[in-house]
Amino acid sequence: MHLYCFNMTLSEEDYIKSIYHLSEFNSKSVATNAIAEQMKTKPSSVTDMVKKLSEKSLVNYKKYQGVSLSEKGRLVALSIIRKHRLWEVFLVDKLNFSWDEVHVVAEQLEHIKSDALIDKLDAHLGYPKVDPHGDPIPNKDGVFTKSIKKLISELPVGSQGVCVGVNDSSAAFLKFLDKNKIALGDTFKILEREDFDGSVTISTRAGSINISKQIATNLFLEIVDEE
Amino acid sequence: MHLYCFNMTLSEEDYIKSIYHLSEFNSKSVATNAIAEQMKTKPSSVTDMVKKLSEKSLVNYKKYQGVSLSEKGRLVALSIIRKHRLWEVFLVDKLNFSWDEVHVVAEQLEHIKSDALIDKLDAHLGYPKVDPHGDPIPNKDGVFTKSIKKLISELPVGSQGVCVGVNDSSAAFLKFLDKNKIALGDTFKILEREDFDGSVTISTRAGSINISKQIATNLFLEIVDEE
DNA sequence: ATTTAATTTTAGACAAACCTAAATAATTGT
DNA sequence: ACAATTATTTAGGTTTGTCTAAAATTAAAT
Ligand SMILES: [Mn+2]
Ligand SMILES: [Mn+2]
Ligand SMILES: [Mn+2]
Ligand SMILES: [Mn+2]
Repeated sequence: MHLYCFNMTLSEEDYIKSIYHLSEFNSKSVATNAIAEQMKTKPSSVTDMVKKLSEKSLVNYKKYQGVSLSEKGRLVALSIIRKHRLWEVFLVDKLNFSWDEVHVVAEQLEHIKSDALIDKLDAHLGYPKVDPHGDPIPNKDGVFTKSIKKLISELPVGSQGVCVGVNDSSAAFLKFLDKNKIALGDTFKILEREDFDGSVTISTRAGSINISKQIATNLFLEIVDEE
Repeated sequence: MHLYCFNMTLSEEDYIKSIYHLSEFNSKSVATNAIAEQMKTKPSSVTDMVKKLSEKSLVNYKKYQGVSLSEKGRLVALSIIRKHRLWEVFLVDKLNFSWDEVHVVAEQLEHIKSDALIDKLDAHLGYPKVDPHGDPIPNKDGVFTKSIKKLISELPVGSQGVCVGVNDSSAAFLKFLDKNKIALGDTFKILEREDFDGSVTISTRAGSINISKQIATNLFLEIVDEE
């Protein structure tokens, strides 16, 4: 697989990644305009590139019918995503970046071409399974455990996951999270839910705390499916 | 200074770095052909690029008169070299690469654009002063201490010193050194020089070995004792 | 079922970075 | 000094990835 990646340009890699993300959840073919919007380019440019990727058997493409990744293309996408997420872990864990600063830098680092580098980085980081945003990191062969992002209010008691985002990004809410030692990347377990007010007891590293229904409807957990 | 770096292409950065290295020791203007050879491109391509760099005030250029870096260009070069060498330290110290493997990877990493990244990397590495090949790492402002090192080929018989750097950082050369158990930090003494081929016999911890003139012109010693 | 609107593709052009071949300037040898 | 050699630049062309404007196709509305 790595053989195919080596003669890919930065632009080709970005298109492949874009197509992957656009078809990540709805597995239909992706529209030209959708790619153009994501890539911040024009539909005509997308058509040109898609033809080229089709030529290289990285995508399935028929005029006016949209585009989808081939198996080869999917593996290329996953190898780029692997690199992106490993670099994000590095930036947060080793260089003390905060979770919201790493994406733009990782967008550059993901294009560095060296299998040895990525293998050694993976080892250096202790073979992490998820990135700082709770997204799963594919292994060398593109295999990863699918994860689902859900609000705490929507999850059953017993669920466990990594806190990956907020619905309400107001300063007041973020301050509340800080005060209760809740940070993105923390792992929580839902211990109990009160029927009468919808409040939820969750376990954190610091201990267990009770959060109101309003809080529970504003915190996303990334559930790591272990099977 | 960093302001100017941001709209530079990868290719422009490589040319600037190339011109810097070609005028590092002989501070005269650099020839078009010399750049072409270093960049593995054609003289006509160099002329095109040099015009563009001149337009951007990164080099001083007059037709047929060669080219030299402007102060602005010199600072750009040093910021790239800083990044290159910091990444090399990272690869060796943190990821356990060997010193002969890091150059090619650093050639890619040096182009990543993020001041925060390089500052945090510098801190993470403990503000190293030299890279794995003994070359000095410029600080944020392009200041660095020029080391007082000499090539074995330029030293008289009887000289003794610590191996602190290489002139040729090609993987082939560094591999040769490894094979002969020559590493940075080792102490050598120059025992004998053959007039007819310029080869030199040096004593190492492992014993005494004879190195060719070509090797002798590529190994730097920091002199301890000169007789 | 047509007409209208939105989407997608084609045609033609442009900038960046490279090339070959030819012209021009600088250097060298005698 | 002047011819020969070498170095450098110009002219014209290619590839990659982008663009605008116009044509073709598909989808939506009446
Ligand atoms: Mn990201
Ligand atoms: Mn991420
Ligand atoms: Mn190097
Ligand atoms: Mn180095």
